[in-house]
Amino acid sequence: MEALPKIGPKMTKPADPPTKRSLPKAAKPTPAVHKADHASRKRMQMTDIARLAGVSISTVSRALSGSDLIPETTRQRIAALARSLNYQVNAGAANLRKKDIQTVGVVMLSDEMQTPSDPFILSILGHVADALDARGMSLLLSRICPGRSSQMSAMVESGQVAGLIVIGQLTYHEELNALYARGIPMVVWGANLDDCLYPVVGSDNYLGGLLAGRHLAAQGCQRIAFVGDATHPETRLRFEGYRAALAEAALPFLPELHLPVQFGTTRTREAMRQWLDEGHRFDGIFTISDVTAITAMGVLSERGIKVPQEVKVVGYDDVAIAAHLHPGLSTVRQPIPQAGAALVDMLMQVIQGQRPNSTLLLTELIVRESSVDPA
Amino acid sequence: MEALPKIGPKMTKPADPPTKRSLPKAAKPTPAVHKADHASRKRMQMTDIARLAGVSISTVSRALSGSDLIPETTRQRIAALARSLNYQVNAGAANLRKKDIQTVGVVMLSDEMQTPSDPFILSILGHVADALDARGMSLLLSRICPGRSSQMSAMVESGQVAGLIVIGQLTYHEELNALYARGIPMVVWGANLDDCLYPVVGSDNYLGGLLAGRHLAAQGCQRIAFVGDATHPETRLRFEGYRAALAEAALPFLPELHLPVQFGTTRTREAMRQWLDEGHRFDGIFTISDVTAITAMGVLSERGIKVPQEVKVVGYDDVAIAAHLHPGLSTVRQPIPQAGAALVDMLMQVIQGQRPNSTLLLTELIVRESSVDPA
DNA sequence: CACTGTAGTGCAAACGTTTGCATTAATTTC
DNA sequence: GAAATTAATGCAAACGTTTGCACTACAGTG
Repeated sequence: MEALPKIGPKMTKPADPPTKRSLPKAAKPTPAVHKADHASRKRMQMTDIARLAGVSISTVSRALSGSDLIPETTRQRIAALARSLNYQVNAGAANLRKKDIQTVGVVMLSDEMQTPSDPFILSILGHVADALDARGMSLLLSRICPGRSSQMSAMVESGQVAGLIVIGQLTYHEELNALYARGIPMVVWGANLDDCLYPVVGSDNYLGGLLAGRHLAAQGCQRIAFVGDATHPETRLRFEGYRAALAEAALPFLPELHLPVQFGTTRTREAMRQWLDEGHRFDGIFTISDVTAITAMGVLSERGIKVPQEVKVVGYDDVAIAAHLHPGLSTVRQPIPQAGAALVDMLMQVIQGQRPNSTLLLTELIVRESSVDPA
Repeated sequence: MEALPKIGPKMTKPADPPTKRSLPKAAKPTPAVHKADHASRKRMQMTDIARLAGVSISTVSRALSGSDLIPETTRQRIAALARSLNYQVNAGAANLRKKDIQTVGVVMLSDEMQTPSDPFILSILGHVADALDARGMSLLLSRICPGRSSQMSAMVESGQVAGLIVIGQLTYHEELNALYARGIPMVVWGANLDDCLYPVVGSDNYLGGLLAGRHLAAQGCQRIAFVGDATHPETRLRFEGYRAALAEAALPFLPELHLPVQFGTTRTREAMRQWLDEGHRFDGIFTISDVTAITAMGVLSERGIKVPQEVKVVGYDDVAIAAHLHPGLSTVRQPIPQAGAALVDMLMQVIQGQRPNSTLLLTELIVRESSVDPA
């Protein structure tokens, strides 16, 4: 434990480090330039730049926004000055005047109080962020709990965001329809229901279920279980695809092989264990998500049931780790980067008053070891 | 494939659904109230409410902000009116006038171009979102690539956010120090370096590494490998803890058992395979993260190496799935919910001009099956 | 009854930009 | 060399709020 190098493990610092004081909440500190006062420091504004550049504020505004009314040389000069002073035009004031809001709201709907932790959901978020970034737009993130759906419209109505990207349709369909009808520009990740007013992007859930089911049947599975709650629009379609595949293969649907466990790993695990205790016979599992599949495989392994030799498993999503497990998880891929891009593209259209068609993303089965007999 | 129920898998809609038209980008549509036009609809504003309520705009403003200058009855009346018209005060205009910004920026730093996909990082984000939510604040999310760190200060200087929560210190230490010195209010998730000006919250990485190493040694491991790049501040401390543990147990540090693989599952996997091909002998592995551990366990399993019988594994983070694998992954827990809360709390302090001490979160070893011999 | 409070209310000046229009200076054109 | 054009610039009015201050009316006080 000796030999601690430059970096030390103890963090709580002696009350007052070399850097100057900062009284609990005292009066304005003297404007010492480099002394990091983080409270109300008077911010630079356009007037200051104008004065320093010896021009009017209009000229500064135009120069910084790249208007060609301003000759290149002055434009450069002003830009340089602004940069050297770390000046940034006040975003609020700017879009109070010109009316285009460069921010969109991303809303993560959730069933339960707990924050969503499914890596799939979170990686959609990441790609939405990138797609927005590429357009120079910002992302206002908001988690919304059941019942508080008015928070969604509030974001738009208060002029904070130009529109909404909603992730996780779940049981909110009616509310979303109502919001869209009220003129809230939005796009939803989910399934395209029949009476959907709002545009949707999602994978072809029915096809996904179908592909998974067909594949398991083709591998010789006779008793294929379905693990996961099938009441939400997306998962319901997956379930229906699965049943269609059973029908195609002339396999009966066995209700006792449908394990309608909610999202959430802990419950999945308990439910799986209990279900196994009940002694059902099965030789294939199609799960609602990769996380569920991983949990399921964990329980199987716990019980000494071999994947894929005794039971073949197919998940849904193709999250990053799916490929790196052993056995590698076969799964239905939802193309996440495209999802992000499509959501953003379509929202822009909606904001411009168009009415884009819903998008069905390429949905393909990725076959890995978890679902095929070893050679 | 027949028997499609209410919900149909085909999504692309006939060009013009029952809902009224919406020309590509035509002139202002007539203000048909319920017809969902998502382009420039004239937004309700305070003047309107004032007129409808027969009072002045000042009164409306005060009523809606709950000033006690306005008697309860009128306040109620105005609030009801506003609600029934879906009116929300324009956030931009409001905080142009009063100066408190109710938004904080969350910056996810990344080494590579690709979006961060580590579930641990993303779940910190989730909990930060919750903590902000609890204070009624909004979260502006931004991914920042190497070299574009001026985007960070821009968020503050343009008045979009009151401060920054930076996730992923990585190699940005100097830049972060510079920003903080320049007066940008911020808090960082990471390790507390010696010359850290900015406040940090993070786990006790040194202790974490120490606990993991001690544990493996106590399980009888003689040759304990360290998998993961140890050049970033956090991981470096973990590495040092691990080495300290080796020293304590009088085990030699074997450089060939240090596998400095970068974050990113694909590379981890390849590196692990190649490393195994080199035929090193080892009986324990401590990895830099759970994702790395999972990948490593996948490769071990691929090669028929049994965990924990032949090799014991300890990860870092305690992500949600860690508990649900089989064998369950032993790991050093970083308490994510507390992390979110601490980051937010401390940022508020910084914004108010205080200088909070860095926070070291409770860091504990969670022992599961991957690191102990079965009974 | 005049006088001071006080409870409601409204006027108008911020807040920091953008931008239509007017102005000036410099250049071209006949 | 004057008129007409063009290139730069600046003035001032928005944008939708909040809030200090002034105002009214009405109650309480001596």
